[in-house]
Amino acid sequence: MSTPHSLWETAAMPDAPAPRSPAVPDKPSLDGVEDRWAGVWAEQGTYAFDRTRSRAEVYSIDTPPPTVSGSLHVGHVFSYTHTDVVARYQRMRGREVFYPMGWDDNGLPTERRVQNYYGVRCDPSLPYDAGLVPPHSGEAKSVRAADQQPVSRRNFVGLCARLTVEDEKQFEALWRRLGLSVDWSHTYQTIDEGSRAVSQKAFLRNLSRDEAYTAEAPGLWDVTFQTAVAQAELEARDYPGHFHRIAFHRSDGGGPVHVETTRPELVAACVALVAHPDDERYRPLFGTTVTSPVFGVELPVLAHPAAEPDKGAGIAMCCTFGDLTDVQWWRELNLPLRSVVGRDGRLVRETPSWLTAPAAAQAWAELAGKTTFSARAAVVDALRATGELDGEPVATQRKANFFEKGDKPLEIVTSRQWYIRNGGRDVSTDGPAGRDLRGELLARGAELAFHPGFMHVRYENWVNGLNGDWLVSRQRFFGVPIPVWYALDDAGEPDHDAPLVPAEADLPVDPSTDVPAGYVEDQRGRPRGFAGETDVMDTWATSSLTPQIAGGWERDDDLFSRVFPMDLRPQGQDIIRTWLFSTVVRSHLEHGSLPWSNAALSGWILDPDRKKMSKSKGNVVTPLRLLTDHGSDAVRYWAASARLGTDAAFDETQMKIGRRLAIKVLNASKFALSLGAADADADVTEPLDRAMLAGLAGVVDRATAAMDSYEHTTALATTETFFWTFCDDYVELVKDRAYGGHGEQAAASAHAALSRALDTLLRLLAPFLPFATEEVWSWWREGSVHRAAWPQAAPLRAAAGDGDARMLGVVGQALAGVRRAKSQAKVSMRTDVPRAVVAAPAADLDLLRAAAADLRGAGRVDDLQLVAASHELTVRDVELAEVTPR
RNA sequence: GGGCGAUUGGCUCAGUGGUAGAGCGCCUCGUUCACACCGAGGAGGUCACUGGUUCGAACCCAGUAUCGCCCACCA
Repeated sequence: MSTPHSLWETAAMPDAPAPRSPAVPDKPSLDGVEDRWAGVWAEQGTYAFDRTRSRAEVYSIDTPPPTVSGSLHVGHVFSYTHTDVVARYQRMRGREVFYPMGWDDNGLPTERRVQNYYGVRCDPSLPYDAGLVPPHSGEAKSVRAADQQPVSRRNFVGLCARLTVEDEKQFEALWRRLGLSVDWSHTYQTIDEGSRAVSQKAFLRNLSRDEAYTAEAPGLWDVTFQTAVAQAELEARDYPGHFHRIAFHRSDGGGPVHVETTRPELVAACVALVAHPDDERYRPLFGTTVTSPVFGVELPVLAHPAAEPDKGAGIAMCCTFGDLTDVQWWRELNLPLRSVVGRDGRLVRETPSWLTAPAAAQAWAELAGKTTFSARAAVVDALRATGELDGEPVATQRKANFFEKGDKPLEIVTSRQWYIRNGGRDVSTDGPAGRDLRGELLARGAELAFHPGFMHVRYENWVNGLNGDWLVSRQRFFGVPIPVWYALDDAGEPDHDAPLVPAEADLPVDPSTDVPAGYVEDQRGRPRGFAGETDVMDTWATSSLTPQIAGGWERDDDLFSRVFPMDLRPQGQDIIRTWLFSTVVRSHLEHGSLPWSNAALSGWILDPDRKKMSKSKGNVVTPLRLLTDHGSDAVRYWAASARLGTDAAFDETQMKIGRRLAIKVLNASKFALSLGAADADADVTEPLDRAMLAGLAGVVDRATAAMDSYEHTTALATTETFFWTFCDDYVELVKDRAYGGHGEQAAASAHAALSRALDTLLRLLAPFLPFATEEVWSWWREGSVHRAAWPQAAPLRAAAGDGDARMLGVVGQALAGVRRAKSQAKVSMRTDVPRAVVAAPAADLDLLRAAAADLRGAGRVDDLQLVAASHELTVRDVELAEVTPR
């Protein structure tokens, strides 16, 4: 028997020093770790926010509130994991992490769900009914509007709370299982009383500073939801249409003027023809008039530079309103307003006053009350009948603006709306004299650290492309009411210029049921009385205040001063133009600062076929199923493997790798502890041990730098790579020695090194694999690894002394060479090697010599010969012992 | 039309000036001795293309192509 083999035998000797904590299980397992540790963390308040800490000690996170009326999908798990990794890292760095959770139950998705679930609809004109029993209760696909029972807004909000509380429980359970280190005592709902108060208070502050105002103007309108829509909610979609070439008639008796239009139903709304001032074809017509086909209305032909000669016929109908260019012409050319499309998307029933010719009135009778779609066909028939349609309509694919949640193209209608200034209007006309709000907001964007940095460009693109102030009023019933009333004059007309506002102490209010100061309910709607504003605010008008809502603005000044401005806003890249931007606007206006210093943008989850993960697929692959199948650490590993801002493939094999890593952490830790890691405070004296710790110190440096730059993938990859080397090479190399085969002091050195390495690796991995690391931590350490300090390189370097970090790699290479020889000879790795030769450059030879005993032990090499070579390290002449037949 | 990002082995991705990397998959072998939810070893790539800068380019510059996304585009 060779010496190495007898060394091996030594390891198994009963009196070998193998101190094992009784807490280490014989067969470590991930089964049940999620429930067990989530329970312990909740019980011990591991993630409770200590609100006595100063702002400088706090790291605060403006968590995105998920929409509770939907279901959580894989994308949520992905991006929320990114945030949690940051939270856990900052906590270990010693920051007190403020990590609240909100639920978004304000807005259309919840409104629809409450309607269908309870069979009700919100009617703010109704009084509150304390004893309301909804018609039914349970999931329903949809309940016809006629079958919905109208209820007061307060009742509706109450039902919303009742419904969403169940969703919130499920969401919370999922988040706990995923291991989010949220402080669950800090939660909010975007429609709850506190949020409504914050939302209204911020609005009133805007109003008092002339940052919010009301105005009557043409704007985009959704005919399905019958509400105005903001620029940020637009979506351009392909929409099939036809070019119609139609004839206008010159008043001077000249030939027809042909115009191409995709919206012939708006001929009656036409107020002028417009061509480019330099367009030779139409220059002679400028200043003359034409009459419209079918309706015979006399219209001017005008010049405007926004007309594009190469579009259509080069001369356009300006209608009030077909598109935003029409609005521009209407404004700049001082044209009359001739609206024909009502708020319901149908042509008005009354014959418009400008259609004076009897034939025109007759033609209108065919159109009155029709949808724009049907009216189009009717107008085309009329044009065909009068011979004013030139040729047949030609199919075209055009782009039309849609409300992102709507399915009909938006119309432009004139209405009174509320706006908050966001720099979207011309500087010269924008608010308080001379204020360059757009410039200020661009400066805020430059001040904000975007992760990844290129996301900043999207912010700039958006701000530079704004074409109007932020429209915040919505003609909906569910939402946070705009908190104003209007005094009515003798004729019962409201005074919109001097709205009546509530006292801040009375917030939240509902103007449809509450009464302004100095009035009584009897005066509602009466001359010299008052009228409550019926509009509600855009959901973003509330969501843009999540830092204030979560941080206790004006409710808990002490808390607010410790968390605001916050450190981090994590969110999706798709809502930079909405959530991120609007939050910056509100904070800039109210606080004169950014709402947070960092914005972390997560990417999309893509199907294997590289398409954005669809809702339907998201429902098939439920987060819970993933957590059940693979374990939370494994799913987190997959999520954490994707960089911020980068789309990631939905890839369950990546989760399997994560699971393997988590299991390896358990097994390797158990083994390291059995080798003596648990009871070691000796000096690290052996060269290989010192080398390993020197390498680990470098890992700590790199991982820390990466985490500080919000590059968690680099930190994970660096740690993971080292961890596998630690397991596969280092632990194998020191096994014999740790068991005592090379003497007591050599063993003690191994124990100390194993102890420090394990301790450090668990900390480095804790943000990514919170369950496996906590499990191991509990075997031999006090408290939670998640409240332990992030490792530092300096103590490791001190322990490593003169250790050369390259040594582990070089020795590992030699060990791999011996393994390769065994593998190629198709023999067991435990085959004894009477003799082997390692040829290496002089520098490597020194390293090999210092660790020769460890290498011989791990390779089971008896006679290890080290010879000089000029090039890379090679292992040759490996003699293999006879394999003893079993 | 403007902009941003991507393009590296079959797959998923690292790698930002100095001899092409990892994991998965694949192939071979091993394993009652921490780990079969395992281990060891191996094969596999002219780094999308074209030009330029440089002693040297996956990396820097210019351009092209393809893919994804954002914005604009309703006559």
